[in-house]
Amino acid sequence: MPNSKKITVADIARQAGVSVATVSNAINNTGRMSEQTRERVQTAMKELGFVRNYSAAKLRSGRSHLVGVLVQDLSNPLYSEFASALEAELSAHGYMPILANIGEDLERQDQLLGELIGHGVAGVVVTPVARSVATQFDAIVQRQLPCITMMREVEGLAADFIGIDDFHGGYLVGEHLVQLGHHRFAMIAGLEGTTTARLRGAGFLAALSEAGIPAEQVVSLHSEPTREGGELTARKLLQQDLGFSALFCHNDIMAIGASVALRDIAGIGARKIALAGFDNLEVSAMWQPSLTTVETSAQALGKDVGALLIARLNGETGVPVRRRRKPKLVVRDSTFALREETL
Amino acid sequence: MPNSKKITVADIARQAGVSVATVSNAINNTGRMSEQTRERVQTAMKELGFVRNYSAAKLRSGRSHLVGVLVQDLSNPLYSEFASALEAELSAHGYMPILANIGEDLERQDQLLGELIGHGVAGVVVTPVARSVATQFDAIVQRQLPCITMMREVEGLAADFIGIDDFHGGYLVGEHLVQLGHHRFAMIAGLEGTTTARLRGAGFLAALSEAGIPAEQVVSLHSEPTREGGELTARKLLQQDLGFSALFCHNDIMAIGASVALRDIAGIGARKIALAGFDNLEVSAMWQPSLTTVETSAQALGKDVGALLIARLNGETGVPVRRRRKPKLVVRDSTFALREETL
DNA sequence: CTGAAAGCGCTTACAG
DNA sequence: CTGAAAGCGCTTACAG
Repeated sequence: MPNSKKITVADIARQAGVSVATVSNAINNTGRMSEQTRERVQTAMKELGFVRNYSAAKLRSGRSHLVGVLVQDLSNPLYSEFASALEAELSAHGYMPILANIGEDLERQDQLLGELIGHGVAGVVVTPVARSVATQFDAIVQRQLPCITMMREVEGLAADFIGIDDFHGGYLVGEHLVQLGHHRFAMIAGLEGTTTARLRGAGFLAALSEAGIPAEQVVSLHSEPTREGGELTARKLLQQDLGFSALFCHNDIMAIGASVALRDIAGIGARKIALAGFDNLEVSAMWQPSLTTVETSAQALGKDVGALLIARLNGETGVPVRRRRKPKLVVRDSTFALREETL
Repeated sequence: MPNSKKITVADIARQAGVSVATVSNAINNTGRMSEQTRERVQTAMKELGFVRNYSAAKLRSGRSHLVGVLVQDLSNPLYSEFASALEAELSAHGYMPILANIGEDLERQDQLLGELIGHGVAGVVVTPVARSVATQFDAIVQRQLPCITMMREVEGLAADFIGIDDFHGGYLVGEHLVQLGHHRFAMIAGLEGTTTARLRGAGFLAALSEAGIPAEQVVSLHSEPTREGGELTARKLLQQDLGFSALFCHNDIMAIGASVALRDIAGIGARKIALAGFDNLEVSAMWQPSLTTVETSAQALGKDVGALLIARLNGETGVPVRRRRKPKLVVRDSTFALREETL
């Protein structure tokens, strides 16, 4: 049983019969050192139950093994799957994430970024809140901390960005629904002021426009990107009897919410309105009816972001990355050809 | 625009015309200080863009604003909802979580606990991995770090525990199914060696036993507590044509997996087998058929655990808490009375 | 409140 | 490799 007194590098040095410099080198794999010496140090650390003090190391060296991860809302499966994959990637390289939900609060984002700097994180991953501006990241940029923005792009910000080709994804949905014969559409868009909402909506409308359906003919409402938001907004749309036969939702949890509204209000006729989402959550494949959607792959995003961050932490410089993965349409039961009698 | 040089308390002291001791006191709200002085310091911090260095503070004071949170798997909604609620609670009191997935790896748990100590966390929240033993927490206990175990209990560990009355939950499900007239049962239990799996199973069997159905007559298989595990194990059970009319799954994601297997194999007869889960995830209410389950309330657990941890961090000592929230049964469409023709 | 100084536990030159 | 020492940026006594 290790002694409960605090064990320092000096104790290890004494026990192993080496200098503290050597102990430090052994811990950090720096400098050359005989295998034998390294082992003596390792043994001493085990025997005494040494736990390295990252705070002290950080203070002196400036290097940190912590990374800040700010997501919009961890209870959205998209973000928890993302965070999970990212954590695995970081963990494999000796980093741990400090994680927090930003919500949709600009001030909280400022405050959290400050806290992360205070904790001395080596880098930052963030899903920027709607209406973020580049200056909010000044403190990060000045300190030259690796910073990866995810999903939502911040204009003018000199940071890496990894996301989805939202426009293309929206376009695929529009194209698909048009091909199925639909010509009256509704859209539940995401939060105003986010690039994701703007681009998905624009892509969707572009596809319709190519088919001769002008944007003005598409009923469109913004909504919180939550299940409740989707359900509530779908109810509003349905109550107005607007005669649309196809509904595009900004993401899957909103679509799932909308689907509940469709069931309730349209009853057995729920299948009369074609429904598509965005993200392809795990649950979307199993939903009844299984949901047509666009593959975002939070897992793949997490791996991508993790790999890029690790590269940056290893000193890989270069111009900021701006990468939008091309998404694929996943066609399932929730979309179907228009039959005239459904109108 | 703040200067990019690093700003220290000494700089603030100079700017505000006070001593560094006063700056420190202002930051930490310690000692008495005129409101005027406090404001002068605050102003100076704003002007110079001061960001406090938690590493230095931790090194000197031993106090930390980080908390370690180890969950089994963040991509399980139970844990992401828990983590989300816990984060909100911690954040409101100036703490941030370092978060990691343990998975089901005993060694990784050891390693992660060590890392957290190294990072100087003020306390720890952990969902212990199956087969955890108390000695694995020695390093935590010796350092007298507040430690809250969640969901799964570790025998002989002098740490707080907050979970569910798993036995009672399992019992409620058994009782409910018996009342519906079922007499042939199957169970997909959770991971072997966890208290949750053992207690939920025992409670379920106890209820059946009271109705005169001995445990030997209940087909029971263990499974990974994942959606895939649930689906796979349900397939195994269904292929054997064991004639059960009711299936109890260790948790909702397993039940959802099982539900998919029921749809596939039993086809339109999926409703012939009553299905119950445990946790009441958000998705369970919306599932088709909506899932009968036991209310775990990850959110409430997160709030509970957060509040207890904050209390401990504020120095509230006393014997370890051992709290099991009494869960409620949520009856929905997936369970129904046995009709003899379904056999 | 001030002011000067010690010290938390590391890492990092630096001379040998 | 060793050994002795400085210093990262705080907090904390301590004398005034």
